[in-house]
Amino acid sequence: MSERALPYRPHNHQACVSQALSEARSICRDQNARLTPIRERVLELIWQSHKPLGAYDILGMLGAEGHNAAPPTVYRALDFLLQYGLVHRISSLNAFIGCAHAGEYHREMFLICRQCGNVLELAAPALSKSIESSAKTEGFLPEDITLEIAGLCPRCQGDSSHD
Amino acid sequence: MSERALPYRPHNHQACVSQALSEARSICRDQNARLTPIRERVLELIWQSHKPLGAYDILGMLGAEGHNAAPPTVYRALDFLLQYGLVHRISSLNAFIGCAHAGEYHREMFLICRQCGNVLELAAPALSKSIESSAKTEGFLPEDITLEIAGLCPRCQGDSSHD
DNA sequence: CCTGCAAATGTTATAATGTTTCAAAAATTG
DNA sequence: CAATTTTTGAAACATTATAACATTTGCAGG
Repeated sequence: MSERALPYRPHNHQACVSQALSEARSICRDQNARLTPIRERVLELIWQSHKPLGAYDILGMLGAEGHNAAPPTVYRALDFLLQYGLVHRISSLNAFIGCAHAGEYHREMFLICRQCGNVLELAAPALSKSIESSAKTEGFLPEDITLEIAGLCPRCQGDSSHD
Repeated sequence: MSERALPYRPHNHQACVSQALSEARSICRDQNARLTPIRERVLELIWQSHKPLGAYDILGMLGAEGHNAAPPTVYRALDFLLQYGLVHRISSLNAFIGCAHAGEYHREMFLICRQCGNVLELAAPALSKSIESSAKTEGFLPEDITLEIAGLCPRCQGDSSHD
């Protein structure tokens, strides 16, 4: 995959969203999954925000653009996107974020800035391996690993006001 | 600290609860924190279950024993217990569990069996260190680390019915 | 084409989880 | 014991998520 901008660094965000959508379309095509207009729109909204978005945030945005949806519509779209690895759910925030590594096998690991709210998805296969092996040492068979690290991102350290 | 039984192994559960309560009392005494009757009762209920308990489960149990509490009562007790490290919150379950290492500095890491629901708190300082250093490699300052590993515990592997 | 099935969406209601606010009671301090 | 702080009670409300059932859409086989 091509290099990807960090959320807390300036970058061409529209291009970043487009790329994510185009990858998503390709992933769905390959798996005969239907990326319907609603699903695609939800994915786009999530990517546009680049910060975790709650289901009801999405619901509000859809409402604002005239699509008066009910909660199940959004949750169903999110379930679909989760199922195909296009978004992740961040339990500690009850929110959703675009997957930066869609299509690649990986464990979910997030760096969540408590100041600016940005989230970086960490790709660290070696770390995943140590986590798995720690579990196995206890005789435990790990299936779903979620690591959520809250703290301060580079930009927010020693600095007190970023959105 | 003395050795502690694994939740999925037979053990004298009442003794295990008593020990946890007695440790909790001692920790609170040392810090001039008031382990009031409600707080202690909530902690006891959580330990007795030995599986993660939702706030409304606790509320129901209190109700069943005649203490007709409202949600804030439970959430306040939980906040207190969290603050003093006597319980942990498991985000992926919206539930709470007794801390097996109260009083010791540690990161929170859980092995959650999807079959029997038991949760083991993993103490693996070396793993904590690697997680921290992975975050720091990205320039991120880690504060709160939560690792939740869902899968199958030893007892539930190759076996299909445990509570 | 069109018919019938499966997948997706719409709609209403409701469940589950968590918080705000203000008042009363209990404990602690001086 | 009076003043203050902490804790608890109680009611209402906010947020997050799901259940249940009706309707529509897309698509495969006749």
